[in-house]
Amino acid sequence: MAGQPNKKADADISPAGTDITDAVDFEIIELLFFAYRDFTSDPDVILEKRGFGRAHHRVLHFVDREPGMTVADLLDTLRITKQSLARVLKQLIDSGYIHQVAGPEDRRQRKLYTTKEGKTLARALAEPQSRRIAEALAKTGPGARDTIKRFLAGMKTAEEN
Amino acid sequence: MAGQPNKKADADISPAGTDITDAVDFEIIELLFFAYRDFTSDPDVILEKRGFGRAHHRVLHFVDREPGMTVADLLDTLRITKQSLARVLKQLIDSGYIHQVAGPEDRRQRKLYTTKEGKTLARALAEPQSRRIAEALAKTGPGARDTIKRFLAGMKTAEEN
DNA sequence: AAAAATATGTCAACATAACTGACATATTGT
DNA sequence: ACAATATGTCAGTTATGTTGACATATTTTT
Repeated sequence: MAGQPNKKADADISPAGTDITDAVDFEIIELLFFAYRDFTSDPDVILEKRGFGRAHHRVLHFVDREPGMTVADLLDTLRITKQSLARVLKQLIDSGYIHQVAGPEDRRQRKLYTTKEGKTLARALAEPQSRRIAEALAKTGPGARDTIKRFLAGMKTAEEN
Repeated sequence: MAGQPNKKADADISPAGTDITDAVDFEIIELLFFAYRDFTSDPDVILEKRGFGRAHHRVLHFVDREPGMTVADLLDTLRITKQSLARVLKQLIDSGYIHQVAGPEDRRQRKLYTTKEGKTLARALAEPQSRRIAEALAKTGPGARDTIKRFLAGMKTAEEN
């Protein structure tokens, strides 16, 4: 567990011109794993009470964040298949957390909105995650938020469009 | 420093003493989702060729990083059940990527090590992830790495021990 | 108007990776 | 001897993803 610039050092020391661009960043890879593991486990207690899983959480979150988004939008955001989405979306609709409205211009579309209950649940799920983030940012120091935002945005694969 | 106190501002503006500690950080929550979604998809191509999944990747990664760790250590790290681990671990052992050695002091233990092939695979899987991190850090600016490290460490639930 | 394309929904079968519960074996500690 | 521990394994279940095929309504193109 002792902090170490060992990996970089190893690469520099490597005999002759063996490997120069070596130095794999295992440290951040691992920190990301732990951070995300614990971050996603926060809402599990609340979800379980309602018989939902993380898939439901993700759908509810994005519909809540972008009211009126279509099924196609959601598929593109979550990167799952229509059939995978259908199951959890149907459950959320049947449970009264999300409702659909036919698109005003294109009536083939189903625009998605959270109901009042949906908004409440989305908020409740986000709360412990938000608290965790706030605490981590506070411990990191002032100005951290902007750096984190830029880093995380940079980790996302750029969209082609 | 000059981030955006928008959400905080909204909360401050809220009528009467409605919500003060409100301000849920949807923005970072979402950025984390996209960052992790794309980060974990990097090694998928390599894994698929060998008939492995992300579960195998995680096991291989940690055994490679901490040679000699026991099954119990691994269970604690991954936060999955013994039966879940057994399946993927067995496959990695049978495929010759990981080997076991009875503990020298406590012979009930199975100390885990990556084989030569295991090390090679672990490195190959980490490489695209490491590259993504390096690019994101470069875009974020100098000094970002330390801030990111501290933030991610702060996101992890503290261990009791 | 007819044909093609698009957005969504749905059926069926299957894969992966998690879960619970129970029990077996070898080894260590009391 | 007995209890506790570390690991392995059997059997069944659940959550969430997959592919492929096809139906329906609607919009766009020809």
